[in-house]
This record gives sequence, structure tokens and C-alpha cells, in this order.
Amino acid sequence: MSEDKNKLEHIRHSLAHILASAVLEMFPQAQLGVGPVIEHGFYYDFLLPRTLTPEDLGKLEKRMRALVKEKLAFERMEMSTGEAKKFFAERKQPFKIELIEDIEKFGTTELQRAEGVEHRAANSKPLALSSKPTTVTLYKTGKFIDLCRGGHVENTSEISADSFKLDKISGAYWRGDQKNPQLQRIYGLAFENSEALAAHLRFLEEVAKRDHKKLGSELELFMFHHTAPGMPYWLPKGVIIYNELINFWRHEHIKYGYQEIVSPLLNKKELYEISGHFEHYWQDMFVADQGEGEVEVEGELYGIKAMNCPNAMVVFGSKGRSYRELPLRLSDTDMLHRFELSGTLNGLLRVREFRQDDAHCFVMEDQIPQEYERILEIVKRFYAIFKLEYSLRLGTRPEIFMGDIATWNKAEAQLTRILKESGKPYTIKEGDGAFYGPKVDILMNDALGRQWQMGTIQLDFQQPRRFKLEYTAQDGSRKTPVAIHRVIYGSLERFIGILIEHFAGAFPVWLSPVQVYIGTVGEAHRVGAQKLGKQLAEAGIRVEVDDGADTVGYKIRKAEKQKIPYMLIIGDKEKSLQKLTVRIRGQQRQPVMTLAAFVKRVRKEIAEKV
RNA sequence: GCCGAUGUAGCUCAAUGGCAGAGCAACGCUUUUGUAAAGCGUAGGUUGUCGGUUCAACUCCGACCAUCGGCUCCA
Repeated sequence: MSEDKNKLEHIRHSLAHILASAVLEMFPQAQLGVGPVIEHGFYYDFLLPRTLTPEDLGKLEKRMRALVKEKLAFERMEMSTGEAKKFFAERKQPFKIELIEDIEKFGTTELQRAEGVEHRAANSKPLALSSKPTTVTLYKTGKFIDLCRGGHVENTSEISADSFKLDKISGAYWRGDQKNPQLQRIYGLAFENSEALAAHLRFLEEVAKRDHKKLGSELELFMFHHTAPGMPYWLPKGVIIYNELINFWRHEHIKYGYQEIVSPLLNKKELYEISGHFEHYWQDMFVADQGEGEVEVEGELYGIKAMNCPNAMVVFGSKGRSYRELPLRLSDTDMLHRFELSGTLNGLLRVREFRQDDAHCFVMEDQIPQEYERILEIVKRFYAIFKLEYSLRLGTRPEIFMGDIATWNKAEAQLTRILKESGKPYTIKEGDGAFYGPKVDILMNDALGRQWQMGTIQLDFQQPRRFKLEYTAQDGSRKTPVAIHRVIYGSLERFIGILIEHFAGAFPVWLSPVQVYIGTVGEAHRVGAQKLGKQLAEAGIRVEVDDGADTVGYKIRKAEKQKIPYMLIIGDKEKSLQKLTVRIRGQQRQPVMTLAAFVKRVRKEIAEKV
């Protein structure tokens, strides 16, 4: 870690202490949780006698500035764990006592991370320590003393009083567990100086301009209605992008030997009982409701599909299969519905209705590595087209799973080997696999830097067995295939959301809903503009002709705001020269070229997807 | 689902208990314009929904719905 970064972390960590100190002054009975450093600042969790208001934040911020200006030293203290527990018991800080007990037992208070591997809280194991710690450190700033491992500035004089800002309040469960009490979390932004803080605030303003929800409505790509929360309406321009992505996907997957199927959106619960989803997923599915209370159609319970795999299994099992057919790759893009919690919905990034660019590859066991390689090759090709950065993450056996541990271990070992051999860096998230098998996820960030799971490649030994799928092997024996579930985009909805933010709405030509805008100068140019529009449309280019009475400046403004890649203004000059003046998005220079040259250029860009 | 914030015309926002307004967009008329906003006019509202308080509610209170930021979850 560099000196500067270290210093910044110390500033942020120190400010968390100052915040806690200010909160304790305001609420002497406040119980303190934890207050770590985060990407652009810090937070601290509190159990308070009443709900904080935005006004409280202002007051706390003011008090923090005053404390910082008092030039308080951070004094290190050491106590035995017993003394420390007594100390915090006297001060009625049960959360701190819990942390000390963790230190005694595990040597750490951290639940999320151990040895570079992410753990789910419930899954984390005590560290095997040769010697358990018997003392803990505390830090004193002014009157405030907190349990802390350290990493502060020496004195608050090292912090500039205008380099931080209390940002927002939210709820957070103690130790990240829904069963625990919910604390109030105060987030703060903090930097070395006021300029860096101002720069970050400007950055956030820029980020807000890329927000796919804002651009989606400005560019008329999609919308929502309160009667369908989490279920997007795709508008004509958005459908163009949607279809371009699917067309490209179809075209590529035919080349890779995939066959597309379409299957029912509604199946009896029996199907999900076989697949295991009834037991593991039914509460997250929408079910068909006919009549009161019970959800049934003619006495049968139906579920709207939340995943395609059970029906892919049905198709595989619909006839006798031979080893010669394997790998058998069945793809589909049917609409899926998942009952996501209302508080988690977020524009296109988290919806209740979506399509996955799904496929299920049925393979023999020894074909797994090569099929995985083939899929990773598709991933690489797709993400390169969009110039998107992604990372891979292995998800291992969850707490609740199907099948036997030996099969799981074998599958996880296989995936680990494939990932290592791929050469692409990856992380591991323990317990994050699907209930039927381990998985490799493709992760990407949105404009705010939040990480989202996009594609996923999941290994499944369970469902083929449960559906009693088999193929005839070369030796005439019956064998169960292995299924690989995989999506490349992930969901089209989420992918388009990320794409909008990635391109800030300025899509490459092949995805642009309108590729060429034609605007007339005057009345005399209408016929020519219409003719030109027709010629471009016939060349397979999406074109919009605007021959209205508005000024040229206004027409250009309209097209610019729609982020259309090419603009052609047609006037006397173009008429007499028989050439086009081409205004290119994001460029100053306006080259003059013949219609043929322009068409060639645009068609090349569409074909090459640049 | 939990915590918090927000919800006024298609969009961006005014109006703090006393007649709901502006700019842009839309529509009409005039203008036919040379590379990011021509002029004038018209229309547009049960202020998210339902209930309560009040002589009077966009404004105060309650419930619900939706959206946003977190938490938990997750493609």
C-alpha cells in the first residue's frame, strides 16, 4: 500500500471515530456497531433511540468539524480482553463486547473475508490460530474511546475540516444478518483535502448523467408503469437494441452449434418438484392464481417460469439420445419472472421480468472441460465486441444443496482447473453456487461502480439425474449426461442497462436506434432529403428524415441530444455538389463525401460492430 | 421484505394552510432558416392513491402504492 493511500485510509478511519464521538454526544445511550473505511470514505453503524433525520446529519457534521479543529490526539491503549469487556459493559456497549468475544474465539472480528476468500457470514469458520489473542487495543480521541485495531492519524490536526461530508443514512443489519437488529448506518465521504472532495462530488454529477434510468427515458428506450413494478416496457427504439443483441447472439450461437427451442412459460408444480425448484425456489416464483386462496388452475398449481432449465431437461428427455448427439446445446430466450423483493428493484439492473440468453449444454462427463473452454471463448468474443471489462468468480457449494458432497467436490475441482488453465484471473465466493452445482459468474460494474452479475456458467449433475435423462453410450450402456447452464449477456435487461451506462447512451452504429439523421435546410430540399432517406433505408441503414420548418441549428440540437452517430444536413451546397457533408458524433471535422462512400462507411461500421 | 428519502402538466422544477405556476416538449399560426434552442398563441392538473384533521389541504396526520439510495438477497 502506498504512503498516500495509507494516509487517506487513516484520515477516513479517524473520521469514523470522530463521527462516533459526535453521535455519542448527541445520543449518550447510543450503542455502537462497527465503523470501517470504504471506497470513498467511511461509515459507522449505531443503534439509536430515534430515527436520524437529514438535519441531524448537518448537526453531526458541524460537531465533527469542531472536534477535528480541537487538534485531538489518537492515544493507543491496551487492555486484556476481560478488562475490555468490563470496560464496554460499564458503558452499555453490547456490540463491542460481541466483537471482543469474536477476537477471543477467532482472532478477528471480520466475517466477510479470510485469507483472500469471500465467505458468507453464516459459512465462515473460526480461524485455526496457534495462539489466541488475550489483549485488545483501544483508541482514545478526546473523551471518546473505541475498540480498534488501529490505523489513525496521530492527531486530528492532520485532517482538513472541509475535506469530508456526511453523505447519507441507511439501515444495515448488525453483522449483515437479517435476524439481527437493524442499525442506522451513517455514510461519510472523505478525502485528503476539500479539492479532492469537490472533485469527487463533480464525478458523481457526471456519473448521474450516465444513469441508464435517466438516459432510458431521454432516449425513449424503455419505461415503467406502476402496475408492473420491475417489469420494463420496451419502447420502439429500445426494441431495436434488444433485437440487435438477440440477432447477433443467434447468429453467433448457430456457428457454435447451438439449437434454439421455445418452451412453455407456465408449468404445473410437478415439473418444479422434479427439478428441485419447488423445494428451493417456489417462494421466489410467481404462480398462476385462479380463484380464492389456493393458486390453481382446474385443481392444479402452476408456476410461471423463473428459469429455463427444467423445460430444457424435458426436451432432452423427449426422445432416445445417443452419445453421438453430445454435446447437445439447446438455447432459448424465453421470458422469465422472478419475485424479487420490492426494495431490491433497480431500473433495468434488477427486474422481475427478463429474458436470459440462455442455453443448456448436455455433455458427457469427459467433455466438460472442452465445453467450458468453448463457452469461455464465446464470452471473450462477446465482451470484446462491446469493449466491456469483466471479471470471473467461482461460486462453490451453498449451505443448502442437492446431491452428494463427493460429486460437488469433483465438480468444483474441475471448474478450478478450467479457470486456472484459462489464464484469466478469478475470485472465489464460497457458498455462492446454485443448489444443483457450482458456477462461474461474469461480473461487471455499473456507472456508480456497483458490481453486477452478468453471465454465468453453471455445472449441474443433479437435474439430469432427477429428470432421469440418459443417452446410449458407445458401448451400449445407458449414461446420465451432465448439464451446463450458461448465459453470456446474463439478462438482456441488465446487459442493456450496463451498455447504456458504458456508452453513456452513445451506442456504436450497429446498436444505434437511429443511425443517420437527415435534416433539410429549406423547403427546396425536401424532395432530395426524402429520396436520400429512401436510398439509405434500402441500403439497410436506420435513418430518420426531418424536413420540418425548424432552423438548422434546432434540428442539429435535436439529433445531438438523441446521440445519433451520423447527421446529414441537406441544402443548396449538397444539391449542387452532389455530395454529402457528414457530421459525425463527437467529431469537429465534417468530411464531404459521395453517397456511395458514405453508405460504404456506415455499412462497414455496422458489419464490423465498431 | 427492512431502514431512509422522494412523488406537482409528457420532461425539469416553482408554489408552506387561503384562486396550482414557469421553461422545455405537444398542438396551431407565422418563419424556410447552413451545423447545439426562430416568434406569437393554444391546450395540458382529482398535486401517486385512499382516508383523516380544518371554514379551507399540494402544504398537517395516517395507511397504501411506486421510484431512488442502502441492508438482506440476486441474472
